[in-house]
Amino acid sequence: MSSASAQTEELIKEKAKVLFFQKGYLNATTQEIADEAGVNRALIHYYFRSREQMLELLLEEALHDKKKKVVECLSGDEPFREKIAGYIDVVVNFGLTYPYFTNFIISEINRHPDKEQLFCSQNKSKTADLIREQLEEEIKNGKLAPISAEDFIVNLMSLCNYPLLAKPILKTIHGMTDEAYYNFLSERKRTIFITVFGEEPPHSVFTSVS
Amino acid sequence: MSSASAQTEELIKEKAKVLFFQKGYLNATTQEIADEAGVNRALIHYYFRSREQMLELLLEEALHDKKKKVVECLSGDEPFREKIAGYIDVVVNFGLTYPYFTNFIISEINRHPDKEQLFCSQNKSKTADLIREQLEEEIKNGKLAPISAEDFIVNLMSLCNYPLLAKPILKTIHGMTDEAYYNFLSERKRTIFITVFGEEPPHSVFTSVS
Amino acid sequence: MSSASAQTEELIKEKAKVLFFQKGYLNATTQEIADEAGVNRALIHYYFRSREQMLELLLEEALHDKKKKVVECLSGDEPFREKIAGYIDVVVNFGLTYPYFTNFIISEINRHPDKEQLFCSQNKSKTADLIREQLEEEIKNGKLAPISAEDFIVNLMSLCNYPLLAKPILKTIHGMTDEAYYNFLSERKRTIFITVFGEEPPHSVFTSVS
Amino acid sequence: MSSASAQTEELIKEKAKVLFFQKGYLNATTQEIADEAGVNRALIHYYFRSREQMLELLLEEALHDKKKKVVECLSGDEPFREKIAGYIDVVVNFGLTYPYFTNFIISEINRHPDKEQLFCSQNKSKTADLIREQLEEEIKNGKLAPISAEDFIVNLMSLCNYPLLAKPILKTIHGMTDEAYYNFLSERKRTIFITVFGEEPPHSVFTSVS
DNA sequence: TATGAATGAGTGTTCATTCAT
DNA sequence: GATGAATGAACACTCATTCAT
Repeated sequence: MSSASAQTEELIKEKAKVLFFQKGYLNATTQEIADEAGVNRALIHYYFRSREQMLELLLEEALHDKKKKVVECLSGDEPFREKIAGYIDVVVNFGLTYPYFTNFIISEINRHPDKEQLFCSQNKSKTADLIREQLEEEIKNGKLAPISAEDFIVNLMSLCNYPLLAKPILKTIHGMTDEAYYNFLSERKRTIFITVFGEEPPHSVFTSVS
Repeated sequence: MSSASAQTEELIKEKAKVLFFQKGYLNATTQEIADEAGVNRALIHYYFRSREQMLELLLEEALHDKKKKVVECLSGDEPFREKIAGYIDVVVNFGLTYPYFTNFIISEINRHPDKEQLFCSQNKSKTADLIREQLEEEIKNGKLAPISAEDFIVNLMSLCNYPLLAKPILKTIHGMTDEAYYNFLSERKRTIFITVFGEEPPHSVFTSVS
Repeated sequence: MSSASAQTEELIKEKAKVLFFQKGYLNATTQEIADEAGVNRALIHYYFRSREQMLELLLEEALHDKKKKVVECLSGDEPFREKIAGYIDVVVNFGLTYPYFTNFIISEINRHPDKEQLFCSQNKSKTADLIREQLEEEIKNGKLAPISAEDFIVNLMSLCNYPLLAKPILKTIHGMTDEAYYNFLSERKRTIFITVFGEEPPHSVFTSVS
Repeated sequence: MSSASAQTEELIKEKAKVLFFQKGYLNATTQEIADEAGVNRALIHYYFRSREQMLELLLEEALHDKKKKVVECLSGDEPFREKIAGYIDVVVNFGLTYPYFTNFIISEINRHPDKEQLFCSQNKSKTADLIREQLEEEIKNGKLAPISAEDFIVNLMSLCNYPLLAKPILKTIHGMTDEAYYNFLSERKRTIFITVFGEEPPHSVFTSVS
C-alpha cells in the first residue's frame, strides 16, 4: 500500500513542522528531524530529495493552509467587523499552533532574498486587497475613523502576529507560564479587535484551539 | 597600543552587528564577519574567545543601549502620553537601524531556552513596571479607556516592533521600495500613538534617524 | 516462468555492459543500471546478490566471449599471418563494440589487486602461448624479422587495443566525428597488420561490425 | 613563511598523483589522499577548495609537464628519426612514473564529456602537427614507407602508452615481476622504434628513469 | 596584535543493500 | 518474480576553533 509510505512522509513533515514552526528551531538538522520522527536520516532524502526541497514544501503547505482559511473568512457577505474578527481568530489560532511560522519565513527570505516573491506577493496580496476594499467603504460610510489601508493592515498583522512570535520574551516580561500565556493570547483576540476598531466586537465569534 | 586594539575590536563588533541585526543574516559565519571587517578570521577568537561569546556580547550591548534609551524616556516627569510617544520614537528608531534585532533575540532564545532569563526578565521588566504604574494611574483618572497593563504593553510592543522585523513581508504586500517603506515606518509613529490612545499625540515629538 | 526470469536477468546484464563497457561509465550506479534496464533497483540484488558480484559476472562473461573467439581463430591450421589477421579482426571488432572493456579491467585490477590473477593469467596466457609457438617457428624459418614473443604480443595488443580505449583522445586529436573514427578504426586493421609484419596482409580477411 | 604552506600543498599534490596516476586508484577518497600525505582531510579543501578542483589542477600540471617535454624534443633541428626516438623516450619515461595517467584522463573524459576539449584538442594537437609535417617530408623523400599521419601517430601512441596502462595485464601474461616488467618497458623503447620505422634507431638515445 | 596553517566535529547527501510484501 | 520502504556506511565539504609564529 502507498498508505505506509504516505504515513511516513506525513510523519516526517509533521515532526519537521514541530521543530521549525512550533519550537522555532530554525537550524534543525536532518538528523534532528529524523530523530524526532524516529526514522533514518537518509529517509528524509528518499522522500524529499534534499533538506532545502523539504523546507520549501513545508512552507508552501503551511502557507497554503493559512491563506485558505484567511481568504475564506474574508470572502463572505458578512459585515466588515465580523470578517476582521474572523481574520483575528484564524491568524491567532494558527499562531498558537505554529508560533514561529512568521519568524521562519522572514529568516528564509533573508537567506534567499531572491525568493521574496515566493512567500509574499502572490499569496498575501489577495488578503490585503480583500481588506482594503471594504475598509475604504467603511470609512466612507463614517463607520470607522479614517486610516490608510496600509496602516490598518499593518496594525492588524502586528497585533495578531507579534505576541506569538515573541512568545518567550513577552511570557517572561509578564511572568506567565506557558499555559497562562496561551490563555492570555486566546483572550487577546477581543483586545485586538477593540484596539483596531475602538469598540467591542459584535458578539463572541472567537473560537479556541484544541 | 590598546587604542589600535580597541579600534579593531570595535570594528569587528560593528560589522557583526550589521550582519546580524541589520541584514538579518542569522547564520553569519566567522569568516563572513571577518571579511566584512577586513580582518583575519582568527582575530575574532582572539578578541571574543568564541563566536558564541561574541554573540552574547553583541546582544548585551545592543540590549543595554536600547534599554537605556527606553528607561530614560520613561523615567522623567512628563505626562504619560509624552512618555509613551517617546517610547515609540525610541523603539522605532532603534528598529530602523537594527530591524532584525528582535528576530535575532527570539532565535537565540529558541536555540538556548535556558538563557531565556538573560535576555528578558532582568532587562525589560523594569520597562514594563515603569509603564504599568502610570498606565493604571491614567485609567483611574479616566484619561484612558480601561485596559490591562499586559495588553497595553503587548499592543505597544507589537505595533512598534512587528513592522520592523517583518519588513520584507510588509514591503512586498504594500508594493513599497526600501525607501518608501522606511518613510512609511517613520510616519507610522503617529499612527501607533493614535491606535493605542485613540487620539492624536500631544504635539510632534517624533524624530527621524539619519 | 524461468524464461521470463532469464530474460530479465539477461536484459540487466546487457544494459550494464552498455554502461560499463560501451559508454565507459566506470562508476555506474545500481540505480542507473536499473533505469537503463527499466527495472527496479532491488532486482539487481535479487539476481546478482551484490553490485560487485554482478561486475565479476559481466567481466567473466565478456572475457570468456572474447577469449573464445580469439582462441578459435588462433587454433586452426591456417598460416601464421592469417591467424594474426584473424586475431586483429576479432580484437578490433570486439573493441568497436566494447571500447572501454580493457579500461574497465585495468581499473578493476587496481581496485582489487588481489584479483589480478582472476582476469589475466588463466584466461589470456593461452592466447599468448598459441602465438608464441608459431611466432618462433616463423622466425626460425626466416619468414619474420627476429623479435621476442613478448614484444610481438605487446605490439599486437597495443596496436589493437589502445586506439579503442583512448577513443575520445584520439578522436579529438585527429578532429574526427564518432562515425569517422569508427571507419578509421575499421580500416586500421590493415595498418596494424602492416606495422607488425612489415608487409600487406595475404588477402582481405577483415570483416566489419554491424 | 609561505614555504611551509607551499611544502604542504606540494606534498598533498605529490601523494595524490601517486594514488591517481601511479597506483591507478581512480576513486581515491579525500580521506585516502589525506592519510597518504599524513594530514587532515579538511586541509585538502583548505588548499584546493574541492576534490574536483584538485583533480583539475593535478591533471593540468601533469599534462603541462608532459606536453612541455614532448614539444621540446619535437621542436629542434634534429632529423625526424631522432625526434621520434626522443618522443618515445619521453613518453615511456613519463609512463614509467605515471602509468595510469592516460587511463585517468580517459575516465575523466567519460565522466565529464563536455570537458573533452580541455584535455585534448589544445594540448595535444600541437604534438600531432609537429609530427605530421616532418612525417610527410620523410615520405616524400622516400625515407619512409608511405603511411598516413593519423596511422603513424596512433601507432606511436599505442606502442608507447598501452604497455604502461595495461601493466597489470601484460605483467601477468608474461609472468614478470614488477621489476622485470619495468626493465622490459625500458628496453622496449628500441623495439617501438624498430616497429615504427622498420629499422634500428640511429644510435642509443634512450635514457632511463631513476 | 595579528595571521596562516591545521584540525575535529558535524552536515547534507549518496549509495549499495535488505526486508516485508 | 518484483517492488517500495528503510537503513548503515561512506563521502565531500563546512566551520568554529587552536596553535605556532
